[in-house]
Amino acid sequence: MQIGQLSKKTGLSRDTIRFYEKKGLIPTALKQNEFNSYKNYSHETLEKLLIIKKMKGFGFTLNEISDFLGLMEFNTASCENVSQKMLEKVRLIDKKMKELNEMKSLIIGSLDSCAPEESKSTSCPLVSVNF
Amino acid sequence: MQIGQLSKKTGLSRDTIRFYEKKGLIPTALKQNEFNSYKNYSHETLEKLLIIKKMKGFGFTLNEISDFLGLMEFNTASCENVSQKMLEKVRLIDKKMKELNEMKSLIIGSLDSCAPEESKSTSCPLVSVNF
DNA sequence: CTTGACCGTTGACTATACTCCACGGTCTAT
DNA sequence: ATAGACCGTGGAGTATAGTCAACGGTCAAG
Repeated sequence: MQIGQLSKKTGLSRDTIRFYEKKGLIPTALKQNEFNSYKNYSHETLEKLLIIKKMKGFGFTLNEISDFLGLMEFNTASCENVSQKMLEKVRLIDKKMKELNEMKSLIIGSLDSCAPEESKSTSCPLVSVNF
Repeated sequence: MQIGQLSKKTGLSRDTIRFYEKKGLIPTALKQNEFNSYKNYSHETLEKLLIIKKMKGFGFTLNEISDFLGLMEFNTASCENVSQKMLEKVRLIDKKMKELNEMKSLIIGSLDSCAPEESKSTSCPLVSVNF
């Protein structure tokens, strides 16, 4: 099928599909016929794009999704391998949440040197330098 | 003082300081004298850079830090205003953590359709398309 | 005078995930 | 024949937060 149909079936723009093609996430399609240079995308490419959308919905980056597609390509997309990558992402998310929590704690802890109820002064200790 | 000294006192590279100057986080310094075009940074600029470092340590972006510096510039850096912006960042962090939690839940929920213990198949339902 | 370090400026580059534009070609309905 | 939509390609742009290189000038110690 042509890129316009692919776009309709996947909900991705033509430019996005071309971008993914360029990035190697989907195979470069072959020319449709000798009269023009239109590409003919396969049903397998359609399936890959739907998987890409699904994984993006889970929060995976395109590089991470590329790893999944690599598993499929080498016939190693077993539930064991796939779940392992999923759990790896969960660990990354956990790590990010921990970092955010630490940030939050630092900010809330820093508010100890604040006195919001006092009348307005123009020099909160948080934005002044203590020597 | 010259940019080299500023760099030493703040721990920021010369390029970083010039980058902040260009972004308007610190004022453009005046020429030191008529014999060269070296800049002369003020002690106030040193203080601003230390505050920038402090806020970056809390996880604020340069745009958010610019807001703090704006408060100082307009003499409105009261504890009320500053703590308000700090708490605003805490809310952003909370929102991000919620999004990450949802991502995590989606991923873990999706593992329901996985059967990692089964013998290796090459087609985990998570990376195949259900029509 | 020479050398090494300093200074200033401008532009390019890094990664991410697209989006848009310009240009030229093709297709199809009217 | 024409117009509007489609197609392909290459390049530029978006924001973030710097980092690096190239080029030319200045400073100070030896």
